[in-house]
This record gives sequence, structure tokens and C-alpha cells, in this order.
Amino acid sequence: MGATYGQFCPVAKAMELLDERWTMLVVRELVSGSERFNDLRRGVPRMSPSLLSKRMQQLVRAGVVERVQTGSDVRYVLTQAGHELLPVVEAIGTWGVRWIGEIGDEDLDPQLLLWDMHRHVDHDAVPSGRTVISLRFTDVAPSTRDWWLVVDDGAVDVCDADPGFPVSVSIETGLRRMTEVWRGDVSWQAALRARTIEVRGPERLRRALPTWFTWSVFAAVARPA
Amino acid sequence: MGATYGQFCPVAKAMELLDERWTMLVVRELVSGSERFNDLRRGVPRMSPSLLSKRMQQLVRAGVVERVQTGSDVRYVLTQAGHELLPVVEAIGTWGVRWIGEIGDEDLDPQLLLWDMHRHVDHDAVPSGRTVISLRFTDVAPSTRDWWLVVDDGAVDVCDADPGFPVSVSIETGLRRMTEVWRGDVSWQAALRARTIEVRGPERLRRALPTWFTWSVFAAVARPA
DNA sequence: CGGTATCCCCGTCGATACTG
DNA sequence: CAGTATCGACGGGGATACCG
Repeated sequence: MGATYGQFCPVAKAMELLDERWTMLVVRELVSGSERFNDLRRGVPRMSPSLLSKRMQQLVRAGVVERVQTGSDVRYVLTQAGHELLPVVEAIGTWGVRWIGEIGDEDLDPQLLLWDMHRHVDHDAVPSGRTVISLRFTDVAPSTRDWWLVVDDGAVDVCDADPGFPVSVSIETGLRRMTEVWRGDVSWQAALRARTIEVRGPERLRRALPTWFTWSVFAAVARPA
Repeated sequence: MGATYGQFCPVAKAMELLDERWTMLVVRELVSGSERFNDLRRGVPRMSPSLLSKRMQQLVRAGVVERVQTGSDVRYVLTQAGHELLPVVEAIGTWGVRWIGEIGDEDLDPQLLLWDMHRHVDHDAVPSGRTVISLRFTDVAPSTRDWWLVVDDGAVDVCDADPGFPVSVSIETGLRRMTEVWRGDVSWQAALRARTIEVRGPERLRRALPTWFTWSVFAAVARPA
């Protein structure tokens, strides 16, 4: 486990677990709904699998998750203690979105962005049948420029290669701008007006597009004046 | 600054600052009202002064505190961003007090306990004039057994040597038990009934004693069944 | 899919002493 | 009171490869 502080204070005891590198991000993934090892990995791609493995064991020992194995299927299921970390994640994210404004170029990651968007698709809002959203990031290397979100019957796939289906709506913008909009630093409408996001497709879909996502709770947090 | 995560997520950006060792405890001290370097030290006695110094510089750079020097007087004053870390500290402490039940022997520290009690004295509740509370921890080495809290005119002093004033009320108990009561794991009344805390002095003062402290917010947090 | 094993480096932290 | 200076150890964690 992490190093101890030698303090009885509840904050200190909690931080002995939570202040270790990556731990809070793994918890974020868990409270966001990921249960499987490789899904968790997609949320923390820069973390080595061995370290993720170690962290999961620590979280099991701490009583935050339970490792549930059914045959060959392994899932990490939040316990009551784990669910109660949601307010902690929310408090930290709320503070972060208000006070850590500067996003460095190294924080921009199309794969991570798509992965986050993919789990915030509101299936009740997306038209029935297959809906394909294409994204083109104009300011990145060709290999990570084009992405597709394929929404079909309650499932969402992230593709970095053309899945071949007809595209319903296409988005063209900069990765930084798209990230800012996703975080709520810039509103969708403002970006459209400024023409820093271009959307193509039938007007009905273009208008509906922003409602297809249940935007992150942090996107709605008021920013300091 | 701390290592980066390469993620645009507000939680990740916040944790780049907050997950470094000791940082959250220093923030706890700051939101608890400490403003001076040596007061902060008393709240994190196991932290080396050089590391505290480094952390303070990081917190200044991050915009959490402002270093205000007036002549030779130096104070670290919370900014708006700093004040807004209070909900984070509360969320973490609330989780910690519910789910990290086991307090190791190495987490027990009479000096830290007295320092925490000292800043939770409710001056409106304590009788006017000088009030002296003596504490004796029956289960620790003689050198850290006896303590005094001297409350006088809005000021509180922690003494590890007899200040010589007449004692108003004396408390005799184990350090672990006193810590449990202070954290709210055990109620004052229950400890009295179980005779694991003995209080001596005039009955009026004995009864009033628990009201002299504004107990930590975490003490009131409901524990899991 | 769901992890382990290994290796090694670098940076953090702890300890201690000292200063204006 | 409010810090700096120095130094060394250790171990966390990054990278990579591999396994059932």
C-alpha cells in the first residue's frame, strides 16, 4: 500500500490510499462505469498494465471494489465504499475544471476524447437504427486525424478506421477546440458561431447532435469570472 | 510540479497537483485556518521543513495560496481557488471516516491530537477567564502522558509541561480512546458510561466540557452499519 | 481477455544541519 | 520565525516482454 502519514485524521487515512499516482483516475473510470480490466486500461492508456493490476489489488484490499470472476469473465464491481467515492471525484473535478484552466498540448488525446464521448452517448436521444458520427481533427497528425463513433442499438463503437457505413453527421474541428467544448470551456453554440467547429449533414441531425451526448457533469460547472 | 498524466480530464489535471505526498494534508491545515509556516508544520510534524517549503511554493504557483509578507511577518492566505478546496477536503474526510476504520498505533499522536483540539475550542462556550483542561493518557510513555490546554481570552495554548495554573477539569483516558472519541468513532457519552474516560472537576464544568469544542465535521458523519 | 514478470532508472522524499 | 542546503537511499513506476 502507499506510504503512511502517521495521522489519525480521516483525510490523512483516506489519502494514504487515494494520493498514489493513477489511483484517483482509476476510481474515476470505475465510477464512470468501467468494470473490465481492458476497459479500465482504455481510460488510463498511459498507465502500464502491471501498475494498473497493482492498483486494482490495492483497491480490492481497501474495499473499494470487488473482483468478481464468473468463469473466465472478470469484473471489478464497486462496493458501497466505492460508490461513495463519487462525491470525491466530483469535488475534485469541479475544482479542477474551475481552477486548472490551462490544458497543455500533451493533455490532448483524440483516443481518450473519443473514449470519453463514447460512454456519454445518450441512447434515448440518438435516432434508432445505426447512426455514424465522423470526426476529423484538422490539427493533428494524419494517423490520428479521423475517427468514427458508430451508435447502434444501445452500443457504441469507437473506430480509428473507416467502418464503411454511411456517415450521418460529420464534425470537423481542431482537437484542442473539440476538447475545450467537451470540457465545457467553450460552448457548442459559440464554437459553431465562431466557425471553429464545422458540422455537416442533414439539418435535423446537425441540430440534434449536441443532445446525443449526456455531457460530463463538469462541463456544466460555472467558471470563475 | 508533480508528474503529469497527459489527460485533459479535470480530475486528472487537479490530481497532478493534489496527489503529491503531503499536499492534501497541507491544504487541510490551510482550510483549517493555519496561515504561518510553523503553524502549518505543527499540523504535519512528520513532514520535513524543506518539503513543506517546496509544497507551499507549488501551492502558490497553482494559485491556491498567496504568500503575503508584511515586514518580517509571513502568511499564506488562501485564494478563492484555495477556499474552494474545502469541499474536496470534506468529501475526502467524510469518505475516510466512514471507510477507513482501522487506526494503527502509529497513527496515534498526542501532540497532533492536542493541536487539533486546540483549534476547535469554542470560545463562546468556554467560561470567561482562564480555563485549564488537563489530559492524562494512561497508555503512553511518561514523557507524552500529560498535557494541558490553557484557554484564556480567545487564545489557546497547548502545553506538555504543567503550566502551573489551577486545573479546571481533568481528563484521564487512553490515547486511542481519546482519539476515537475525537474522531467520532465513539461518543463522549458512551465513553463516559463505559468508564473508559474519566473526568474530574466541578460537575457543572464536567457537564459543559464537551460543549467547549466545536467537534470536527467528520465526527458527526454517520458511520456505515 | 486479463493479467505477470522483470529490469532498471530517476526523482522524491527523508534526515539533518544550518542561516538570516 | 521562516525557511535553505545538502545528500543519499530507496522504491515507485515506466517500459517491455511474456503467459494462460
